[in-house]
Amino acid sequence: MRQSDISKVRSLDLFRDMSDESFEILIHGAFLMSFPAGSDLITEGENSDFLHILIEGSVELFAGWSGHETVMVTLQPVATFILAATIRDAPYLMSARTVSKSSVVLLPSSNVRDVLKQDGTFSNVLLQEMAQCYRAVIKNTKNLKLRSSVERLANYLLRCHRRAGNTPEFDLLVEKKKLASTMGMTPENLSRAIKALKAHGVEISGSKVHLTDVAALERFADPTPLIDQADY
Amino acid sequence: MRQSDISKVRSLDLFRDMSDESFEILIHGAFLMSFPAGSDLITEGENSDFLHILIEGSVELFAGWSGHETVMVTLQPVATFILAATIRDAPYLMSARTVSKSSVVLLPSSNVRDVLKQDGTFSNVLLQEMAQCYRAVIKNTKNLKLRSSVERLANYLLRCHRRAGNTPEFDLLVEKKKLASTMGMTPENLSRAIKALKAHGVEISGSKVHLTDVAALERFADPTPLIDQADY
DNA sequence: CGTTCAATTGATCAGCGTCAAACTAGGTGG
DNA sequence: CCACCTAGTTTGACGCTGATCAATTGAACG
Repeated sequence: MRQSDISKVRSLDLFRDMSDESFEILIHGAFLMSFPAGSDLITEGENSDFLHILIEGSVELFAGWSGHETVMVTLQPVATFILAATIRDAPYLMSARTVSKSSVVLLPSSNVRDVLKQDGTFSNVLLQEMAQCYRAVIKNTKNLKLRSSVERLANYLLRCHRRAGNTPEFDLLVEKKKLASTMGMTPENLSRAIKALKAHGVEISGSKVHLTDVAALERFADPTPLIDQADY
Repeated sequence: MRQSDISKVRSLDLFRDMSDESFEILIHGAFLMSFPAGSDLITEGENSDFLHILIEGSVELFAGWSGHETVMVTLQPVATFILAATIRDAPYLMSARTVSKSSVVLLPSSNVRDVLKQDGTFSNVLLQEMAQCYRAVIKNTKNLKLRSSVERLANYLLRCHRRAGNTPEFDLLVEKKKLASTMGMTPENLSRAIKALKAHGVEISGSKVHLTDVAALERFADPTPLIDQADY
């Protein structure tokens, strides 16, 4: 790894506060790799040799069973993935592939576990990260179990809206096929859900979203921070 | 808290390996409480004042939205709950109530956070715990998104079967209404799913389960450790 | 300009939820 | 100890949500 890349990693939230000594151990034998869109990074069931950190691009985590698969989440930089597998030295529960051209840092899992043994600060940083991931998955489960597909879409759009700075117009950053899978529906159904939301001030053509009546959409979607707010 | 109770807590996996000093901090101001069945312990959205540890009985975590609720998981001793909320000092994402008469230890959340700051070993223990919880939720999401309700039931029964020591006869330890909610279906649908599994060697009357053809059930259920194995 | 794949649309169907009613079991009080 | 009451469970009929299949349109890219 080049020195400039190492510095970049060093400055990430996860590693900023750790000692130089710990960081040395961590970074030894690490890679920075670039992948084109659609590259398989890991496959569920494999052993976790490396902790992955997405620096640039985007990566989707997905899982399969009995012939079909579902997108679990799509990550944007900066994000770790397979942290839990690394911590527990257990097989991956999800597969990962790049959605767009991406840069990923690979830290040997054993390095992570070595540093954990001797650096309580690092343990706490990862503990915070892990707890946040846990809460994200819980929110996702609530979303899946408590809402219909149209309601899920409505709330998803509101989240995008908010993340885009409350502008009424913004872009979908995932393709609809993937979006459908993420939200637990088929592409066809997503199309129909979009139509259904016209009645609540939603216009979508291509990846362009235009919310003509945010208040109406909110009335319909009934968002709650206990499901829809990322940092809560 | 009585000394005998304190010793009991001390001997739990989570606390066994920590220093006396750290444990002192942790246990100060802690409670051991008993609750009858059906007691509300916490409500989603509230702030996490106490880390809960289920010592005896059973507790269900559930969540609601827009008038309906769903059971997220049912805990058996010994289990922590609301660990993530405690760690992040954030509001509960789930509510909790006792399903049967239960004993629960309540550790002030601030104690937990204090000890984390100074005891790296404890951080690592909680990190392991947290990572395991995370993986459990991921498995649950895969179960929900990738399987039909009958398939979920089939795999659930196989898990019970295995946990009961591979005997062909065992008891359901949750009532069917709750079980249905946990698996993301209605009680009516669960009844029909049970019927559907007769063709695969499943007989259920009341809470008594009899698997007459485990091999057939496994052929149908197609279980995988990446969803169905607890410690994986 | 054609190829390819995503997105949409329509028709159909299966899974699952809803509603209502009958049945059962467990617990309570007489 | 029994009768009753309440709540869980089951069954049937029905309807809605969402999946599937097939065909078309649309858009991106070489």
